[in-house]
Amino acid sequence: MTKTLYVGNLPWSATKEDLAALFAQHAQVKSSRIIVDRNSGRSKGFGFIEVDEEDVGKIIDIMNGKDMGGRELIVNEAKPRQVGVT
DNA sequence: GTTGAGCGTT
Repeated sequence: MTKTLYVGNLPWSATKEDLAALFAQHAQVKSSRIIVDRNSGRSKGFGFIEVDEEDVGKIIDIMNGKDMGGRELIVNEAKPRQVGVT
């Protein structure tokens, strides 16, 4: 099972590969996704990443507040994207 | 060629 993580405070130059590489060092990264402005194509400065459920708790503890390009990363569990329709 | 709070495109 995988869980989605919210990653914020990213540098403008950060890519999904950068997140995947950083997170893959301490967790099993299933996939990563940087949120880029769909109107301009520029990075919004944050993204999401999917890691193994057993690594979610520790990857947050490790990567949250970590320095990336001079900025402090923000790692947290992401909100569900499509839920609530019952 | 810029910018900086927050939760994602189908």
